[in-house]
Amino acid sequence: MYSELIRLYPTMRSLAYIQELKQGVIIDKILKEGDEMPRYDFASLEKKWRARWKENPIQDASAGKPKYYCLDMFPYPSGTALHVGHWRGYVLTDVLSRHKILQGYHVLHPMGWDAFGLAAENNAIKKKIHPAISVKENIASMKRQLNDMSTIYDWDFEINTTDPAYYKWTQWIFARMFEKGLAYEQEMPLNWCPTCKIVLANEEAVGGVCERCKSPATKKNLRQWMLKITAYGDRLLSGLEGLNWPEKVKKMQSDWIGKSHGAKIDFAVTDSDAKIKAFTTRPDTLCGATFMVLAPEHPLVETLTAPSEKAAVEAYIKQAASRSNVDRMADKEKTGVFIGRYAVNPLTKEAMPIWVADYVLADYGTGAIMCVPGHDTRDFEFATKFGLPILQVIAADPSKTCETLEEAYTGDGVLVNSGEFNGLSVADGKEAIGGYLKKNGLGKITDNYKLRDWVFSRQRYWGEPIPIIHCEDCGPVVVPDKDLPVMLPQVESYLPTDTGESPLALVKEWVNVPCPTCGKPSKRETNTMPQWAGSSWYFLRYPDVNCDNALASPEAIKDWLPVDYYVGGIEHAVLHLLYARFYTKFLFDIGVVDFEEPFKTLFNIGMVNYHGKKMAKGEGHGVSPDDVLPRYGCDALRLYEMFISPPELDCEWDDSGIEGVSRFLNKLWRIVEKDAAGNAPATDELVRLRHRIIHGVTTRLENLALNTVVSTFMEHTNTLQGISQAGGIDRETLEALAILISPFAPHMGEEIWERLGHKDSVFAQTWPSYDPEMLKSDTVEIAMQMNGKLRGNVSIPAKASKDEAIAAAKAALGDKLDGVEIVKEIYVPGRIVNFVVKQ
RNA sequence: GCCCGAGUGGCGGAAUUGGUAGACGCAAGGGACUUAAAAUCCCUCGAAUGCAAAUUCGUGCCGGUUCGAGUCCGGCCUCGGGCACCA
Repeated sequence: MYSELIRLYPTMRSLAYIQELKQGVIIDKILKEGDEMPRYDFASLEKKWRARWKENPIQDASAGKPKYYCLDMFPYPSGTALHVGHWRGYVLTDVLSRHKILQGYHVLHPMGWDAFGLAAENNAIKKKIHPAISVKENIASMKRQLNDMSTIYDWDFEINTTDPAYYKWTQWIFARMFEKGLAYEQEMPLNWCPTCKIVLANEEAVGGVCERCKSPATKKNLRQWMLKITAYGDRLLSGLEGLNWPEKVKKMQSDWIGKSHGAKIDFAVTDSDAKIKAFTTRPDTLCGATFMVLAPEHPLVETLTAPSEKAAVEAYIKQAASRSNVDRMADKEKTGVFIGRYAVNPLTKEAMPIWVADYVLADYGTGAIMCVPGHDTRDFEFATKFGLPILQVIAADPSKTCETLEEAYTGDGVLVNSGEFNGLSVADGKEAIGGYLKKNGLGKITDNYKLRDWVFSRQRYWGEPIPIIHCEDCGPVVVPDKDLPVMLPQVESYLPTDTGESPLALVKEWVNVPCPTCGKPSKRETNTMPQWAGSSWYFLRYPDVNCDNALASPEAIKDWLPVDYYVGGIEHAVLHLLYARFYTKFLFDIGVVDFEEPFKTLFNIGMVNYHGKKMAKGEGHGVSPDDVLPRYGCDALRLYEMFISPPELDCEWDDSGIEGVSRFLNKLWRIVEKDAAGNAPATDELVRLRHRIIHGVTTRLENLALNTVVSTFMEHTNTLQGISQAGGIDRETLEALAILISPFAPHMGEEIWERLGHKDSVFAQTWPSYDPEMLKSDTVEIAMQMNGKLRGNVSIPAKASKDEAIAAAKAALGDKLDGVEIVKEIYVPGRIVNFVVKQ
């Protein structure tokens, strides 16, 4: 009995009160009220419809339907549960997918697991459960949650990046890149904790301190696999143009690629054969270059440093290396040392002292710069501090060249103090000096990119093995396709090793294999791939997850790709989206796909904050849908996720906000309970209202103003409630409502549809259309203004002419117009009459 | 420092893109029903003045364009996010 009550009154706050009730009288009363005041019984209806959908999926894949591929970024199962912040994106694509189904599309809306990587491994280490097992557990738990939300993911299209049948193709792509020369080995400095003796990811070395033991991190040079993403820099940039993506994401990507045009100049070094190459975007200022600076890591520092300066330079380099990049960059005061050698300015032939300073970055440009203190702020600071000559070579007004500059002049102007180039504009000077350098073999005109090649190996266990075998004679040899996948061996200990090698290096029977080319005893590559490897191409696999002779069949790729609609958080604006684009372009080049851009439309879903802070997985700062669903139900949570704020903006989760949508659902439910079985006439008022509802919901849904779609439902339901109580709601209006609400509240939609006597699913229906004529009314309320100030409203016929409208307004304003002179009359049809008057 | 966003009631937000600012909802207060609670329904809810009708002010700040500005332009301020000694 009590459980029956609780079922009927799920939002009742004082369940304890019911349980305490002793007298049958009161219980009878509650039940009687229950009859008068029916509530939407979401718990049993969710159960009913979920079972029904399982038996008869809402989508039939009948031929000829246009295809639509809608995708959210797949989660990584590093924790056991998703929070309501995750749901926002999942609900969004679910709503859009259901809407597309109702528009007659065949929709692919799949889900999968990005399950390799550091987060999953660290989670496993923390819980002392092997990652293979903890990942499996986490996936099961998240999958259960997704089903509780009645999302329409088709689990026949599930992906798991840790499945050998999947990572076979992750390795296959790497093998192709290796063959094309896009994968290569290089020594790279990595974060290293000398205490824990492990390689640290940037995330684990924030502030230059090891996350585990808090001791300062250092650098350690290790051989790494690199991917030559820079070879695609230009295409990654130009490909952005045609994309239907938020402008800010395109901007972030193009900034990240950071193409700039300039000159790479060779500077001769006195008493040496060495040349220092330096890139500059300002070759026009070359005559003002008075010194050079090398990054501490620059290879020429060691060979060029004069014996007298060796000690000081070495000390400086050591100090620079011991500090994290972040610290080095945070310096307000510039530091550096002179290495005791000079380069030669190719134009002025003046000697340029060579310095080493850590404000120059080793991995941008050539790691060396020519310094023009007169026209570069940082060079100016450096020159001022160390007393280096500052020369003006650009002047806004050539007649006003001063002896000493107060600060670097970075504006436009003409060249001065530049010999034969004097008088040229900055733009012409770039051209002329660039041309001179090229002609005389002193340098070349070139583009430079901020984009760097991608460090593609990890010294960790939980990732795809890199399919390479190292042979003493043949060098690195790619594993033949027939031997893919290279299985990740099962191991007891998966902790990082103290040599900086991957734990796989300890698995001797796995490491030692014959060379595929010559048969000589060789060793497998023991580094694994980064988590990005699996997530850079997963969207290609979804349409054909069981394909075993290709990453997906050409037919499936042709049918479904590229992705029509892609949803993900702004935090992926650069890395994930750039890597996925790079992979796609590469696969286009080798003929696997016939398009270059993977995602036609991108939508950035905003973050959900809680008490002003980002909801975070591991830290227990979040709201679990598991706590919300039993109390309010799936339909209410779905609606609230959409109602809370415009989907592209960050928002704040409000625990009581969901009350509003829950009340709305109950209100709609009471109307249905009362009118579904009846046959109320479709009055003119109801017909017009129906068209207005369809119009409001449809246009707002298409504009992705989903929060206002929910408002529209609420607003009109309030009106319908009044009409229902006065007479009743006609069948056709209720049917339209059932279809319109079904993408948002699918259980409610189906139940209304069934109560109206239908045997088929609401999702087998067609999205209703509206007649624009029916949106118009006979009369219209317009505002009356005098000099732009509101002076009242008047109702006029909708078809009224300007003269009629003005006459009506004059009559309505009456004596307010006495004694004033009307200078001008303005009429905005259907909106406003404004009299410009003189008192 | 640079590049993006965003500033509207106690709160989340709306405003057909230059045309009645505050839709819809939350929270709050009052009332009806009830022995009571829950649910439901009704009313109030930007500020000031006023018995009232009404009037004035009000979309971060200052100015401008316009019959009319939350919306457009110029100059600031604040808060987010991103990049960061990028040559």
